[in-house]
Amino acid sequence: MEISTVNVNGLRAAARKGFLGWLGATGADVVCLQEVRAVPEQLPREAAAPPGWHVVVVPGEVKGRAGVAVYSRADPDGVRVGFGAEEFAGSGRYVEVDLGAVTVASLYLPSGEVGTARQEEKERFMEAFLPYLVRRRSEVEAAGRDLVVCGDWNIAHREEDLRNWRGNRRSSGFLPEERAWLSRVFGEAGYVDVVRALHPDQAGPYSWWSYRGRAFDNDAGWRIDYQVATPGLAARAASARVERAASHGARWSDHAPVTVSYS
Amino acid sequence: MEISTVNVNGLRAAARKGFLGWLGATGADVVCLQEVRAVPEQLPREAAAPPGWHVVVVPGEVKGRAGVAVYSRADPDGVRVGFGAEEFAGSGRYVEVDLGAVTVASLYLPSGEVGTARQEEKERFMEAFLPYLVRRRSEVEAAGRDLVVCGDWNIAHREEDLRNWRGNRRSSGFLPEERAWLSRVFGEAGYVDVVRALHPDQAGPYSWWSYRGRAFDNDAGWRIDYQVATPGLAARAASARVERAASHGARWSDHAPVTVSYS
DNA sequence: CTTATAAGG
DNA sequence: CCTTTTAAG
Repeated sequence: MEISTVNVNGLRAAARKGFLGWLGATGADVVCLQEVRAVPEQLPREAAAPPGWHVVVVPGEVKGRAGVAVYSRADPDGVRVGFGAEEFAGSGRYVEVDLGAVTVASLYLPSGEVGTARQEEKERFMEAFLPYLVRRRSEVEAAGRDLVVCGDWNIAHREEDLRNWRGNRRSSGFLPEERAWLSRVFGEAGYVDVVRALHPDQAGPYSWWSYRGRAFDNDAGWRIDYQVATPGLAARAASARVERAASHGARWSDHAPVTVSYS
Repeated sequence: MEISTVNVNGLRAAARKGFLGWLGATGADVVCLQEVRAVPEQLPREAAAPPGWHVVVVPGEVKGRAGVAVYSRADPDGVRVGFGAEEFAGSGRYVEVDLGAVTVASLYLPSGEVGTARQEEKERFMEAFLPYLVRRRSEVEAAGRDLVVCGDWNIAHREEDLRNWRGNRRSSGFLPEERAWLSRVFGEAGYVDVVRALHPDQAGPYSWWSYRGRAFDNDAGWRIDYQVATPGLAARAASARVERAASHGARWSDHAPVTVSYS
């Protein structure tokens, strides 16, 4: 089973610019999207109901913001929206889809800005989400199942995860408390950073490059999109890649798809 | 002397899309613009100070709205902003530039919408502008000079001036009272519709096509951009054309330049 | 720099 | 259907 995750930065714009071509060509069985930024009715038919795919779209309540989705070739056995936190119930930031013995989640963790209310919102999300992850792992493992939380976590974990880590030590997305929080996800919560586990020593592979300046051409990126799996599924990860080439020429998002093959 | 007038529908967007190429290639001596929708500081240098041109930009007070400009190869002898009406003093809708014995004005008459305050504003503008035109013709002719008011008048005069005149008899831009007002400009005020005078029998030539549907491809346009001249200058008009081809391929505005050669 | 938005056209 | 704006990212 192959799973891809990509923040499309507006599915309507991405669909116009090349996402649909990528979707048509991908060999993935499941595709998680973040920042759909549309309700299903606003999407072109080829994005809302592409032939051969089952589509779950969870828009945010605020028009044109957030929104997650899961495209799967198989018909989901179950779908759950949100993770129980009242504040984020309608925010379009989390959905779980059951596909056989694996639950695939699409997560769009809030992006923050130091010194602003948006950073506080990001922290509240993190605070509520970690205990959920802990509880959820117990549940899925007790049921003999696996969980992979795919998405834009908006945090680079280690120095290898962003090109300019020195210059970003006070930037939201690489703050010590954010990195420590991710360490708890990969530590006490018991999840595995699948791409890093397969590529322990490499810089990146980055999954996001700012549209400003020449960040993409210089590969001055951040690895903030993850597949975060329970250990049983993580052990089945055979290969992983960031589809940076999907962004070459006709770049259709500031993120690139993060794709993992599970045996 | 050749004069062009064109509503650029946002000079920043037009500059990105091909206006600068057109400006570099034109043989015109004077170019009047409407809907600049920017203050000079927001313009790229090639638009704010193109080599070989003197530029007068009159932005509107409301950010991103209206704004007229006159580009001339000769250095203007004088510049006057507005036409004396208090209400429209800072609206970025009228400027006169003296160039030798000819005064060239760039006009952006408000666009209206039937049944709304915007239609009332358009009517107030028309009511104040006609007496100004009458007085101004006396002044310039007494001084042995000429005046041509170039711009987007937002009114089609006669049935020949828009493709779908039957369907637009209740639309702002072709209302009986608007058409009658233009008849007064060309009648009692003593001005000449230069393009119509040179092409008395032809449909159009249209100068504006909606971006909606296939209006441009079907030439379903309106002739709402005029060169309205005092009779002395009008008599010197040798040829006129709408540069519809300037919009082919890389269309950089929903209007096309209206260009007249004066001997 | 790009995506949304809203109002204007 | 395009421009602008403002907010968000």
